[in-house]
Amino acid sequence: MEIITLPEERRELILNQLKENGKVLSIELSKLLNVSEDTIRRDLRELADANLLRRVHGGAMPINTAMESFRTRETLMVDVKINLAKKAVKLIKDHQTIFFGGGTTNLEIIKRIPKDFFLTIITPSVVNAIELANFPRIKTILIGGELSQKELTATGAEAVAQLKNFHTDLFFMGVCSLHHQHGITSVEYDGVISEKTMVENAKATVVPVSNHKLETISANFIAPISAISFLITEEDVDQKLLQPYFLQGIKIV
Amino acid sequence: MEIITLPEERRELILNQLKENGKVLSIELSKLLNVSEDTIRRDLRELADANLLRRVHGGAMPINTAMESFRTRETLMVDVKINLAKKAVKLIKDHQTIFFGGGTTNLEIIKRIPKDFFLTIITPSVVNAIELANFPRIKTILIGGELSQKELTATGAEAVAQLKNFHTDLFFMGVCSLHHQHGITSVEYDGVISEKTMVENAKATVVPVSNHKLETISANFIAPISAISFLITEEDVDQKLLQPYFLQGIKIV
DNA sequence: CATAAAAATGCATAAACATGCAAAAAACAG
DNA sequence: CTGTTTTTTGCATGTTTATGCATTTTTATG
Repeated sequence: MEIITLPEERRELILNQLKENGKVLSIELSKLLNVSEDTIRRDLRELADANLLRRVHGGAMPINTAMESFRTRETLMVDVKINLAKKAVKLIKDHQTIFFGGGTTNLEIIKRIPKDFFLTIITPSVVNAIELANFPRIKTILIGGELSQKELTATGAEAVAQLKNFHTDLFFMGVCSLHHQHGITSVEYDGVISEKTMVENAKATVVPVSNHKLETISANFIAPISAISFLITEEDVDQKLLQPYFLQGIKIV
Repeated sequence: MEIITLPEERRELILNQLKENGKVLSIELSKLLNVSEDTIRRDLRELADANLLRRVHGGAMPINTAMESFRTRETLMVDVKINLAKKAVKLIKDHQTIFFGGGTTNLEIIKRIPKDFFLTIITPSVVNAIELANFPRIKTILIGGELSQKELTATGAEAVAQLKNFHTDLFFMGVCSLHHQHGITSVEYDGVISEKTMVENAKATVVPVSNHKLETISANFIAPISAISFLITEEDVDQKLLQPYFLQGIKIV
């Protein structure tokens, strides 16, 4: 652990931990930051007074802002998504240009981008955009269009037209179903054409997928399995299910 | 260590250190620059007064990032803004098409739109967009472009090009300075051209303005006073100041 | 209700800070 | 160049802040 000298720095790190993990424990922070639990508790008290977190017995939890409520709309699976995000973020290299689709997993990935990376990120998701505003070294291109109220993402012909102007190194696809025969499919109709466009215009497509989305099919076709470059899965995934993907040359993380 | 002779030179070096390391410690700077900690502290105080860094116990840290600064602005003058918003929202009629610029006052207006109105709203502000997602009867068109980290708004040529596609009934302008001679001006350079475009393409422009912004001038010209259709002011505004606006046929609320 | 963990409170200590002052350095006027 | 003024700097002083420890109170949980 890097040595923290400034109290303020420590408090910021607590907020980062909170953002990344969705919760913090006093005792763990104490060990992580090499200070007593009393100090941590005092920090938490201050941060709570400043309305930056919510104190709970044992640690602290995030405040429910409009945005956070979007994120925790499905509090289910949040741990899984965080783990997928931690793996996915490692595929990002400095100075790349990247598409980010919508979805909560992508938001978790963005939160974990190293603060010192210079990147250009193109996204139709307003939630992603707000998060990206915290990265001074990232240039964000917001894609416009008709707003999907459910996904908080720009959609429609206008969005597609704008996306076509960009060619990127990576595309992080939002949530979707995967099937070794029927390919990548999505529940949402809005945005499918946008996702197609991003697949076409990115050198590599990354798909983070939780176990229960593997080998399922949804209504709207996006792309064949072969379009995937990297598949991010959970640790305990059934290896047999992954065989067909592996055979098509997809890198599995 | 290179020998520093000019105090100003030393301050610049402090800022460089801050940029490089993300923090500076008084005691380390003292050793590095061969001056007493008192001198360093005086430097830090000056730099903080000039809004170039944030003093913390033990040293200094960079100024807050985007969302935080937006949040702190959100809490500034909140009562005034809410009152302006309450008046402004009455100008909205059912089934209109409306431009909304950035700024916290516009966010307050949006929150107060009657839930049963059918509207089409075009905005380059991601914060507005998120709020608008709560209105099932409002169709939101998000304007894309390069994201201004400070304003959380799409800017640049792309944003302007998209705005030109729309002609609306109303335009709610974001925060700006007003002067009866020098017209509407803004501190931010980003977004000025967007605002010009919206003024041109809206049948009516609404400007909510707090007392302390009346009869002030900022760097970037947006439009002459005559472009305003409705001026929303506080209750206790000096009526004499409003004379020139009134004489130009602007409706004052 | 009993027990253990977590939190609050009071206190002591050391570091960081503000303030006033005087010496040194720099800028300036004649 | 000389004397004056202003700025900069370091030091001594008292004050505030940060932190850990001991003690008491509260909370969680079986």
